[in-house]
Amino acid sequence: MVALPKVARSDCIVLAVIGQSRTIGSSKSFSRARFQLKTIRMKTDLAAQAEMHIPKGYDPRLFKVRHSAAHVMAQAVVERFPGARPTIGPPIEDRFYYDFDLPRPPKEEDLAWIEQRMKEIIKGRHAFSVREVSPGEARELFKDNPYKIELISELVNGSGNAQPITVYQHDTFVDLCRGPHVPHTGYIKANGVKLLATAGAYWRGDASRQQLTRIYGTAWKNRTELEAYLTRLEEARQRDHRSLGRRLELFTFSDKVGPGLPLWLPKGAALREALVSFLKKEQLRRNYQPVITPHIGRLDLYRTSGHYPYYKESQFPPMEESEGEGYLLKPMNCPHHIQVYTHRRRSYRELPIRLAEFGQVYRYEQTGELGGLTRVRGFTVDDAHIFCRHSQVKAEIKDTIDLTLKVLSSLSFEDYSVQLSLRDPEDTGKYTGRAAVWDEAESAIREAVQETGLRYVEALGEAAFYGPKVDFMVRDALGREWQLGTVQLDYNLPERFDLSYIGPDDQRHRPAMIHRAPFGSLERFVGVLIEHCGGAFPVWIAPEQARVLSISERFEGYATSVYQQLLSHEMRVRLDVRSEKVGYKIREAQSEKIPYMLVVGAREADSGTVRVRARSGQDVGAMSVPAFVNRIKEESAQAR
RNA sequence: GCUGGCGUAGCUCAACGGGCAGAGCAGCUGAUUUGUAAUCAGCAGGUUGGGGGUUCAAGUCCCUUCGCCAGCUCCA
Repeated sequence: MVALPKVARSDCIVLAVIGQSRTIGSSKSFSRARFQLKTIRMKTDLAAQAEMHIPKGYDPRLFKVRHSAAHVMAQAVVERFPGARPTIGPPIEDRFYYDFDLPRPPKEEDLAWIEQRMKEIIKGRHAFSVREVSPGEARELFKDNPYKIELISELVNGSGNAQPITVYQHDTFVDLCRGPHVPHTGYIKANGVKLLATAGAYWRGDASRQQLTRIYGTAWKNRTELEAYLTRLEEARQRDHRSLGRRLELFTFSDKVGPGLPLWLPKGAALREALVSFLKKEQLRRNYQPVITPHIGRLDLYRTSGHYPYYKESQFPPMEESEGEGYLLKPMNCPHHIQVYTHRRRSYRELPIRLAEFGQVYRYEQTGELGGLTRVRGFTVDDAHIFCRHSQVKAEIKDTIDLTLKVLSSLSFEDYSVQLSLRDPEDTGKYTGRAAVWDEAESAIREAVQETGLRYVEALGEAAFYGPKVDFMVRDALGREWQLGTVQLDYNLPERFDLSYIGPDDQRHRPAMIHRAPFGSLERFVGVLIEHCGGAFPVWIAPEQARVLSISERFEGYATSVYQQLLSHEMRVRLDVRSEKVGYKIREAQSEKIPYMLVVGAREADSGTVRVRARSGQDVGAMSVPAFVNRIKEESAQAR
């Protein structure tokens, strides 16, 4: 396992900032500040920590170059905006940024000017010099910049021992900074630098504080590498599930229905169905019991569970019948499943009880959060709740992790990370239940994960309000990391709902509860899956598995009979007997990423075969229809 | 929710500084009867996201609203 070392600031550097939107650790002190990106810190001995999740293509030299480029950008920004106050500006994966308090938002021409000015500064080959300064001198240097003053104060008072304060200077620009930097600005290459975007960012990642202007840029060894990077970005955009989803007619959104409420088109629905039936079979084998529950429930139910008070702001407003009484669109399935559990007395003999449902839930996500299928307001959780004895917890968790891994491997997700999400030790108010119960839950789930042998990181402050969890994270086309599968251990909801079972001692006992969802949200999973395979789905989930293409209208009869045979084998297949050339039909099928094209003409009609062309362009040859059906069945079985 | 940007035909995108809204693909009709990534011709397609304003004149400028995008914050 990889723990995040808690090290003193003096012997650590910001190594890597990966993805965005999630934070490891919860402390708001400078050494573990909640910058906007996930920050992993480590000792300067890189080799010793080689197992750390280091972004692909990480290059310590470029890291320094980007850090220095951020300083150069800051100089240019200050020249352009005399009132500007620089705050922090670290390198991140592939890029760098710097946050400023600016007198006005920058326009495009400002950015062009800044970029141009950066190139001049770079060509000036100004040396980076470092020196240690006293707190008093530091305060004097940055007396006009309250942000730097705040940082200095924390360096002085931070975590007991005073830290040395260093400032770096190149040309006219002096910055509070721990380094390291390149020897002089010439090490940054003028033709490898480009400004990318601006964005708002809160000071110290705190929404209650000043909002700053962030400028993103990137820096590479030369123009070729810069252009390669920009090409990569462009290719990623091509793979974006939002454009593929539209082009392949998988899903759509309608203003008339509402933002974040996806409409699944027939092909997208077929894809989902394939995923769902796959998981249903797996769950049957593992003795899960499907249940079906309604989309709404009384407000009181969610008061008891805690979801209503905890997440009031991010729920659709309740349907109130009278003051405080009424119904809520369910934001979670667990309270309903708990009612299934409690519909009668439970004996220890029937535990574990595993209740599964593909339950649709609704959450009023903030407008700025919505995007494609990865963050929506109405979605389907492949939810199950396992009610078991405490002694069964570990085995159950291991089984749910096993199932989650099965799901990921069946869809060839190999590049995922595992996160054990624990309480925030400094903000216990966010959680329900007693500390002792949490301690037990956290150590139980940690032991279970450790026994699976998975590599994982622990993330403080990422637990659910009712318990710790194991999250499986996968990156999207743009490198953003998303939580898909999740396994959550919960000792608190059984408490809140006063759940019990009768033990062998004829006494009432409290069961433990495990919430788990291997896909997580079907919507998000499909979104990430589309990007993962670029829309070229494996045949067992492909919305259209094969298309029958006739050479000319003369073979419409034969083509139709082939098509009907395939239909009778429950294949997802379509027929194209238009009066077009085969080349045209193939091109169309190819761009729709259909796994197999079955060409039929005179030869095939005579011999009762189909000519099989794979999506790869490969000519698979002629075969009978039953042979083709077998081939697909075998390929599908093998894939999962 | 916040900061910034963007909304033109089903899709991708044009329309100099305010001066008659256009193209390709898709669609429809017809011709063609095709052997592994685009056959030809014709037709149709729009209240330039909605509302308001400035102007002789608004896709273009201003206000407002809805939506989308990037980032921040949040994420049961």
